[in-house]
Amino acid sequence: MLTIGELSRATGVKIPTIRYYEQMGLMAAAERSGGNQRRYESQDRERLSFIKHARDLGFTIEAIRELLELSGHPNRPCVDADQIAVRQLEIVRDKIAKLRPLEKELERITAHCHGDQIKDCYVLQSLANHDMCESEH
Amino acid sequence: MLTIGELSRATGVKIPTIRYYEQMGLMAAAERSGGNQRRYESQDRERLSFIKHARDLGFTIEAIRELLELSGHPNRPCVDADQIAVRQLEIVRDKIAKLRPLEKELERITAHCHGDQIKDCYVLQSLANHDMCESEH
DNA sequence: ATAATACCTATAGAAGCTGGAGGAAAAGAT
DNA sequence: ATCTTTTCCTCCAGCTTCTATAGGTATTAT
Ligand SMILES: [Zn+2]
Ligand SMILES: [Zn+2]
Ligand SMILES: [Zn+2]
Ligand SMILES: [Zn+2]
Repeated sequence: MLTIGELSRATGVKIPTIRYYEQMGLMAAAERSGGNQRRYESQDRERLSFIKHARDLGFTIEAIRELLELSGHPNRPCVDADQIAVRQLEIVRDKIAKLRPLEKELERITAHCHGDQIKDCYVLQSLANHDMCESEH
Repeated sequence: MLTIGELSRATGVKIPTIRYYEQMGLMAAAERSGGNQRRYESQDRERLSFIKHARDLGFTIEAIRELLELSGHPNRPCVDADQIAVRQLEIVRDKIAKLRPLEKELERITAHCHGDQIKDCYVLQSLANHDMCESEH
């Protein structure tokens, strides 16, 4: 039996976050000690580790909820789980694809200013004028 | 004189967002018509375009507030503005650097599952086991 | 004059936590 | 057994940047 603090140290998930996951229904309501404190078992630790790992990979709470639901049906086909992962890969690729043009524009903007007076600042002029940009964004 | 709807169409910023920027102090409180409706002039449109462009490049409201403040002092050196842009470039690069390992892991995870039963699903096993990952994240 | 459109304020919700207040329980020291 | 410290409890507010109602008023077009 683990206290919430021990579970927190074991998984790297902060205590208020564990309570939040319980409130969101990702973690079942924990058993309680006589004095109303949460007590966990190793299955809880595994479930929370799964959640943390999925969160670290950027899955939303909703996606994780579905993945956990699917885990409970060992004999069903896994296409739904696979599809959620594919979708997450697309989301990550999409974020990168949106950040790269920003990186390019910011490189241009920061590289061109000679650090003179505000009224001649290339940074401020670029922000005022999207026409100076090389890409849409 | 522009109504808030016209300003919205001219800049691509939604009406509630314009009101929100006023509340946050990014836009000055607009003049009002006899019937208490906001009226804008072309300087307001330029300021809002600046804000939108900076937001599109990922600058935070706080950073934009500072950039706008600096714009008001044409004869001062622009190093502070330049520094804010450099910082933003770092933030964008940092985000990309954090997303790339996620992309790699998700590529591996999605490529390896044969779509059989849940109990053998490589996606779910990978999420349960960070040891299967090739990178930290 | 009437109808349609655009505007107003105030408030809540989204996503995923994080931190604080005020108080109770558990654990270690004496 | 008592004292002190640490850990835990619940409830609630705040972060960030909007976005979307709801209920009501102003402006414009016919
Ligand atoms: Zn400059
Ligand atoms: Zn641009
Ligand atoms: Zn699978
Ligand atoms: Zn991993």
